[in-house]
Amino acid sequence: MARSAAAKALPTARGADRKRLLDEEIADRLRESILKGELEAGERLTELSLANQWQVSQATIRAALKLLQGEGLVEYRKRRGTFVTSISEADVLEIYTLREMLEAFAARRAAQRVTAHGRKSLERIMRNMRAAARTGDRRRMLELDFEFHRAIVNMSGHRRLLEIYAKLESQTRLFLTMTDVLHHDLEDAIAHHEPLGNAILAGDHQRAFELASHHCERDAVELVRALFHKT
Amino acid sequence: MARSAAAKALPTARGADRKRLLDEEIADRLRESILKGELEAGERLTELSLANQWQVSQATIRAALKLLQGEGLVEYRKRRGTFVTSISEADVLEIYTLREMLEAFAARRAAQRVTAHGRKSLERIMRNMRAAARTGDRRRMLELDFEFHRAIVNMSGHRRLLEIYAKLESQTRLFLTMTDVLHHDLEDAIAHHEPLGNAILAGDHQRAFELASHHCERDAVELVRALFHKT
DNA sequence: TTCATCACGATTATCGATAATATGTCAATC
DNA sequence: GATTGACATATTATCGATAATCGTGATGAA
Repeated sequence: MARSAAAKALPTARGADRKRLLDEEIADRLRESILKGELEAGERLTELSLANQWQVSQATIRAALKLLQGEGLVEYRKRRGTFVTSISEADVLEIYTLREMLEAFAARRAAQRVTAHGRKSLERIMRNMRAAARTGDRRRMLELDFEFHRAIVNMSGHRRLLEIYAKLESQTRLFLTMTDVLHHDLEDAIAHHEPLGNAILAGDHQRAFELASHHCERDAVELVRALFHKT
Repeated sequence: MARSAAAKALPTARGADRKRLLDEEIADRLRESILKGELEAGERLTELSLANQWQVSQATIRAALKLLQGEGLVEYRKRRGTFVTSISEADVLEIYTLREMLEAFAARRAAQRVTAHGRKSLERIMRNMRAAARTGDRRRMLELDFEFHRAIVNMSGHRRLLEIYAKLESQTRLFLTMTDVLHHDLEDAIAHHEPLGNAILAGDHQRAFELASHHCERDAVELVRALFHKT
């Protein structure tokens, strides 16, 4: 019991010893529940019952919900409460058109400012992708897919862009983690990521821009079909 | 008997009877103070003192600050408090590169889906701009400038885009409302907005895209020079 | 039956108080 | 003189309770 050793009898330190804020802790658990699908889309989240459930005050729950609201995982209607965001086909299109634009922009900038650190992370991710393809680990591939794109946005060195992108990523997870529609062919996934990564590492910003643009568009089409037009 | 008439003596309804939430009310006042410059950039906002100042509870202040945080007008450091956002040259560049991209995207989409309603608002704004130019009202021109671009983003019919753009707009106000750097030449302002508006109304999405892109870039250069390199 | 109205129950909005923590001060030490 | 550490202080984090409000179903009139 680490920090715990001395703090054994801290009045308010419940359960495990935390360093983080309580509302972040709660937000994490809620986020997990939502992304796992334990909380269904559209489900209502009642502040007081969550407060009882986790033995924290309503204010803390409120703060946690605000956090998730900022990530676009829940929606808030005043005096009505908070609901798990449900994503429509129009939403998917919105998210992907935005991602397409942002990622293309990010890829161009990234190609223009490759750092040693950026190069290393991108290379690592691509290496891991190939490994995941070999072992046929689709869930891992999906995670690496997210990492890959986030790394590119990171390399763009644009803080606000990264913020916006992070929000889009969590919303993407909202409908991607549960379904299994992407990456049926893992080799195919590699084939669609490596060229982009290489273009960036080579500093070819024009090509990076185009590849990123097309990459996203392709995913979007595939996704919408899989999610909504499964006949 | 409506609730307003009978509710004359509502215990907690302070001042006038409100329909809006208290934290929104407070957020409005705070926003105004910040944008007017009454609260300086970097200034610390103490929850309890604001609570006393406006006779509301700390929780309400907290909620209001969260709102402003979402707009990017204040920054939050945990256990440290909330501070009025201060904008650096790098921030201005970030904001404008983002705006350039988003507005170009929005302009293209707007041109592709002009509605009667959209057409009317855009035309009204352009008419008002000409009027402002005639009367030499620079403050009004600035406001119309904001309206113009917001209208375009609105016409794009992309909810998430509008959200992101709104946030960028408030941050733009953070450094634009106080200074007076833009629109020295009002005729010039007209000359730089009308072609874009007309391209959109004509449905020329290619041209709208290019004009929006250049428009923003031009503003950015002018602004950065005026704000940071004024020698 | 159909519609409007009115209590009631559930839930959010707001409050005031207490606990926890960061920051600055000042003395003691090297 | 610089550094460290304990303490006081200011401020956020969290709590539990109360007030306001919304949705709903019951009730009664047309």
